[in-house]
Amino acid sequence: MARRSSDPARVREKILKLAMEEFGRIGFEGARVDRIAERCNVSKNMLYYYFKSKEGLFVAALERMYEGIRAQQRDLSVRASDPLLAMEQLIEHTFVALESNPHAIRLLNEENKHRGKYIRKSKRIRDLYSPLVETLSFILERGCRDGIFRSGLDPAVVYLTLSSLCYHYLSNQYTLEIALNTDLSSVSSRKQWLQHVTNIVLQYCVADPSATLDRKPNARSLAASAS
Amino acid sequence: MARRSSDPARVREKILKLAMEEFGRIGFEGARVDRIAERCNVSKNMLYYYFKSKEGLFVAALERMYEGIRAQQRDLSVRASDPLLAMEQLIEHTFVALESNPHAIRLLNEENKHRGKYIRKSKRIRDLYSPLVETLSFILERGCRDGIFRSGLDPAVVYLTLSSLCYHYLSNQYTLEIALNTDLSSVSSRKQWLQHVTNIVLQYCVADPSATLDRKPNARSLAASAS
Amino acid sequence: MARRSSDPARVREKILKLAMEEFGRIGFEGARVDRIAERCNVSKNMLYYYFKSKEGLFVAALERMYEGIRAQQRDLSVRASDPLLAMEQLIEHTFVALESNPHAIRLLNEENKHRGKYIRKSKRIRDLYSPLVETLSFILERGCRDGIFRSGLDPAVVYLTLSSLCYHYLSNQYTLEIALNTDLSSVSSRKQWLQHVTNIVLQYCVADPSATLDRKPNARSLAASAS
Amino acid sequence: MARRSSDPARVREKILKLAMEEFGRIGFEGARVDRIAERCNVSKNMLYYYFKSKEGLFVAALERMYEGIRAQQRDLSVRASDPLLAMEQLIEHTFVALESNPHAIRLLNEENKHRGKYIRKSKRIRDLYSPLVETLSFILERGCRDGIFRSGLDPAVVYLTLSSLCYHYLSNQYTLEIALNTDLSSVSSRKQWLQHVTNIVLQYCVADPSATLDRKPNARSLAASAS
DNA sequence: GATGAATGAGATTTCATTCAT
DNA sequence: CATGAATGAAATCTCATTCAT
Repeated sequence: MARRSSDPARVREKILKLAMEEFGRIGFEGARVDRIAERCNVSKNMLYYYFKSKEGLFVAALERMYEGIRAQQRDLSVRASDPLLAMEQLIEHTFVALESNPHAIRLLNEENKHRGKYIRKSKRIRDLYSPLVETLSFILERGCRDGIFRSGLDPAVVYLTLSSLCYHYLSNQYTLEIALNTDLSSVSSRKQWLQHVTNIVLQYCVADPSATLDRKPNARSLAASAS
Repeated sequence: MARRSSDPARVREKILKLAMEEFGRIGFEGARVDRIAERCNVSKNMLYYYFKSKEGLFVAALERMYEGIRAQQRDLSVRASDPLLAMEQLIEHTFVALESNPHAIRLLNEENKHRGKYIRKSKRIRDLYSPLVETLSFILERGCRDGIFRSGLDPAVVYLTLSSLCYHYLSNQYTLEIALNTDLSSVSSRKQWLQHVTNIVLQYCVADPSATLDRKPNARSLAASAS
Repeated sequence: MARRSSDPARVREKILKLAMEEFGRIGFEGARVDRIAERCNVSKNMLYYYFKSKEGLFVAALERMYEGIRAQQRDLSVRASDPLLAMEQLIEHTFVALESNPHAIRLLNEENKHRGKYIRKSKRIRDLYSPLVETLSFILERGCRDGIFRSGLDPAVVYLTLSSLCYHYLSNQYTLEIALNTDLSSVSSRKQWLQHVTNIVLQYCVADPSATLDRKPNARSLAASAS
Repeated sequence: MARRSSDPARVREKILKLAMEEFGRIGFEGARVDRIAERCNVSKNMLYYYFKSKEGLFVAALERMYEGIRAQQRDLSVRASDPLLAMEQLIEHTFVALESNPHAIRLLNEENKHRGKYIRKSKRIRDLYSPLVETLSFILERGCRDGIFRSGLDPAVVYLTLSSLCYHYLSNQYTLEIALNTDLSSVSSRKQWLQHVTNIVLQYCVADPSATLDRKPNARSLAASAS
């Protein structure tokens, strides 16, 4: 006589998916518990039963989002033998992960808007970050040992650099498009930007900068590609 | 008597200032018209008298914020004779402007969350952008003519690069601090980051990269400086 | 416990009853959702829970009023064998229905003020009208076949005539009383007016007008009767 | 240095005109002082200066409307020698006056909604009614003396009859159109209805009803004329 | 686990009216 | 006469949350 077979785990997952969508689209304050419930075809009480409160649901959605992003990066064979290739792959994966999870960016912005209030409560999220930095450290060390990367590179600085370049382009797309009067959403624009980011980061990392500069043709003009 | 103290223009300005603060702090949806009114010592309906609606107030606050940022950059003598110096100043001004206007970042994020919905309506805002790109083009051209910068640099790409690096560090401070387990708010961290950004951008622009690489000691470790 | 006393259907009905009263008394614009809620001993948001909006409540109240009026006319055995009697009964029922449902008149005026905006949306209301015209057609046809009524009578014209005479007396009571310096609310005035309406309509319908004219003594003077 | 030549009387008149329009269109409660002021290109304070309050403005608009209607009926040569003709003209003028002043009907309904609250305060309005009844009495008396009308006719009853038939058709146009599934706004429908009203009233008044019945062809079908 | 009904606090917005000049 | 600015009360509507079953 159960409403449907719907096992709890599946329901939880569906709720989280739509909560991510809602919180990402319109932020914590703008999100409506009713709307999430309605879209899940679940009664509002269920949300409260599973997640205690709107805040609880938000934190759960945040965690779920992090897990998704990390899962996407985990099966990344960045520990490949070639540090240059590994770095290229790391950058590409970062860009693609953000690009394909638009809610992630909004949720992260939301968290920063709240000055990290929720993220700080969740050990789970903190734990999800460490493998990322570890991976980057590993790559840098190996690259250094191989004489390809400079010595003394700070993984934090490298991560900040690549992360800024990947994230900002996507997160501030709309205001940037107006500022630069260009289209940042086209496939070719994004491809060129990713190439540019890769060049910039590798140029920064390599011992002898001139080595990478010519590896690939540089992204000269986004505008040109858009036409 | 008594009531008379304040002229309308001043009241308008006070409302805008606090609206920027409120919208920036908690977003459009989270912002409360009541709160803004109360903090201005103005009755709620005055906000509606001046700005028609919450949305109208938001757009006005956005415009005001842009004006503020641009005003800060306008009295910037970037058209100095030395392109390298001009570029350094442009980067520094961008970073400092964002750093000293924390509402600006949140308002811009807010706009991007709404997919540029409001900004697109305001010709005023669009107009405020153009001088920025013009200035950058001017610097790049002069640098190219002087043989210091590469030829063929796209101002859009250069702007995207420096903007990403300045903005993201500040906008995502809280999640980055947790990811990297470091403090990004200290004066020295920020100084080092600004130096790093400058290096990265100049390295990208100069004809012969090796020229700039040694200009100043590189930011080796944020963590180290924080300790 | 305690709270539990009332089932939803009963609450809905109570709200509708008081909404009819409020909308009828003071019109759509003048009606206050708060007042309706308060009189129902129901919290304001329940009205929105049940009826979505003030407009939704208005339409529901309109429908409820129509149902009431029609229900009152349905158990009317106007299909009696005698067309004259049937017509008299129809007129009397129309007058009495309007007289005993003062909200009905105001609600109908309200609808006409809004140029039929709401009524047009409600199929339910449209459907409630047809039996009325059908009944009238039936009476006229039978009367015609019996040689009592003229042939070629348009039910619409007959309905318009009797409806005007019944409705206007009640709907414009206050301005008419001042115009004519008389009292239209007394039982005897109303009785005489109903008699007058009956005479007028039957006189119009019968084949040979002289037949009805003497059936009952005519209403000579409202003023006289009021004294 | 005066804003414009605009003499006070003209301004007052303009305000009243638009106030009638607004109060008529949407009722006392729905009318907005701001809207009236705006449409007059007059500051709100002027309304208060001239009319003291919204209520004062409403009463003034009512009075103005009555004056307009009466003015239209005054230059009516109903005192013509032929009572039948006079009565026909009176009916026609009543119908046309209501038809060409749609605000009048709504304002009258508004007054009745308020149970004559405002009208009772205005001696001016009361005075405007008497000539109408006097005129009707005069016509009836002369018609009686001439042997054309019955004796003992109560002017109040006759007025109620013709007024109901003229007013209701116009005032309840929208609900009637839906009830009867017909169009009451066409010129031909209205012409036929006026003819019908005239027939009904004259038939009621004449000593020997058969005398009028054949005067003019009767309105058989509104629907037929609409097609 | 699950639901429809209910709630209380509060959000945005409106409006007649008045004040100071 | 005339105005822009201001006000306070109140109107419609929303929302996170809980209760009773």
